[in-house]
Amino acid sequence: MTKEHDIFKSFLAEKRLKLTPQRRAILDTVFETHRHFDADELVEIIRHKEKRISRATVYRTLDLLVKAGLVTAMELGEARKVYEHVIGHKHHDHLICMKCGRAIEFDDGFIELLQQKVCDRLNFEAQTHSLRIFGRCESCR
Amino acid sequence: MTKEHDIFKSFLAEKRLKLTPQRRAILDTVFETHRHFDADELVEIIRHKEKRISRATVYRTLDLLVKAGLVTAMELGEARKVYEHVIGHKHHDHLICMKCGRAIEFDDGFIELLQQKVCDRLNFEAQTHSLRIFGRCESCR
DNA sequence: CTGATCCTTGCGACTGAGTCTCATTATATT
DNA sequence: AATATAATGAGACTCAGTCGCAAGGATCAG
Repeated sequence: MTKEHDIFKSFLAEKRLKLTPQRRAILDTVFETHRHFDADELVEIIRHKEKRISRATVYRTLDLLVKAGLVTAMELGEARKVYEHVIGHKHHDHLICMKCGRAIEFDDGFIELLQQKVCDRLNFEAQTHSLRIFGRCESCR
Repeated sequence: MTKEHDIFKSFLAEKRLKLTPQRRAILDTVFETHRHFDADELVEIIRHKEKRISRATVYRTLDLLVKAGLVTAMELGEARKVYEHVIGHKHHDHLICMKCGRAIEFDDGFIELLQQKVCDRLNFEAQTHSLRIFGRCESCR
């Protein structure tokens, strides 16, 4: 049993929700996929594997996974929300190329620290943040 | 003639576009409004003032104003994009309260500087950025 | 075992922000 | 003033995401 299974199971138990085959399939697929994906891509992946699944269930379960802290949701500039799993992927922010659409991950502890200082100064309790820098990537500039 | 009129006029002239009464009304209203607003709010404000205007024209003109650098568009967590005019409003980022929805503006030159350093390091040409910190504001925590 | 309760699913209808089409009208240019 | 080109409004359309609901499980009490 993987770590993410344990976490999801306790999360569900705590809320008196059930671990169904659909939810397990979604969890597994999310953790097998090591890149950004959107909800409908996830539907397609699961359908091509084996199982029938409805879009509604995928959307509902992604919400649960976000609430459980196993998945993060982002808007990378396109219309659709994209998701990625959290375990094994440290927090990061994005440089987004407005020409080719590429999203480059970066992580800067100092920026995070300064963000925390801003919050302290304004008596704001930070929970999450999203920092996106839009521009031109190396190959498009 | 205000500064924003001049800028918008030259922007339009350069692109061989025309300054119509509708565009003027939108520009004026945007610069009279000293808070965030969304496209449909803007439609309502203009309609309650005097003029007939269509949603399509407002959406189209807001895009132009953004391209002209007179207006910025943001997603503050809700479904709708919100806008604000730029002149007289320095760049800032937001703390967004997930309980009451309030958006608190802040500005930290040091964070901006570090962002620039990240971009330099990765050979990325930054054009704009969006930093949003989600959590609980002073009165909701 | 039986029934009551409650959660989940899939389907398709629905929502709502934003975009597009197109016939008509207005602006800028010569 | 004539011409060329752009803009407008109305409503149809798109598309991601949500919702309602009937049917299908689990789970628990007795």
